[in-house]
Amino acid sequence: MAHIKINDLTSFHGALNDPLRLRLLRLLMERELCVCEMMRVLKTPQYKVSRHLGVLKKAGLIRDWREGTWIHYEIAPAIPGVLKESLVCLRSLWDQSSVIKHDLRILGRSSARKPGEPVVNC
Amino acid sequence: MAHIKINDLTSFHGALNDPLRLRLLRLLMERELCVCEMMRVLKTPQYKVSRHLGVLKKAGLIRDWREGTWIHYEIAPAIPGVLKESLVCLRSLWDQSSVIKHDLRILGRSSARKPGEPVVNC
DNA sequence: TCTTTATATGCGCCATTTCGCATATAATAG
DNA sequence: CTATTATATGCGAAATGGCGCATATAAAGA
Repeated sequence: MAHIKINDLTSFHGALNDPLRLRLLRLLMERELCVCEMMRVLKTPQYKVSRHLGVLKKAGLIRDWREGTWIHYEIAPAIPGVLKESLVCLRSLWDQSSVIKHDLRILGRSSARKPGEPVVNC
Repeated sequence: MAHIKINDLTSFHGALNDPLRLRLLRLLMERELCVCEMMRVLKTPQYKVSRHLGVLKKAGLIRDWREGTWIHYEIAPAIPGVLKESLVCLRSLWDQSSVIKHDLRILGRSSARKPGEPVVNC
């Protein structure tokens, strides 16, 4: 069980301190997504999505990998247990927000590409 | 069950986005405290403690009342259930930090004045 | 190689936040 | 009324953070 530094806590709470980042993280708690999908769901310019994903990544909350020209993001599998539990708890809080609810509805309508399936649209 | 606006979420996470505020809030999760006690425990100038308590108060997380020249602070009793649960969850996370652990040890050594008891020191 | 698609980032600008000092306020004691 | 104790706050400077544009990078396709 590793120590957590007060700076890690600050960067954690800092990462959650922006509406767009909150929404991005919440989407990623549903499933792995590529940047262009998040752009579409949140109707947000590419440079914003990339920038804010960068902050979440730097805080260690998400990780990414490349597949062709796409970059996929997902919740970092290696985050400590206490942190994961906190996120699950916070999810219940966030889900009371109508903006978050709306985002999830839009995400639900957008089709998930299954692994190996050819890239269709973006 | 009231809706929570995305702005409330932002102000919540914003309130937690500062090391000193985190430490203050954590102390108040132990027990009601007056400003001068928090100054002593956290070894922090008065204006900083007051300012940051003001932010926590504005976010609706704590409330205060006067007793003589002292101002007491405590966790707001009226905060919504989901929020309270989130705080309890986050407490486990924060408590892994050695800074927080240290603060709590110092607080434990400082004597709590019981209600009605005369004010002794500060 | 040239183009297109997907994503990241350097940079300057503006808004927000924090700091530290000084001062204001409020209650109490003398 | 004056002094003291406890706390809050106005203000300017410094630091931080997000925005938007433009551009860089990287892979794939023609």
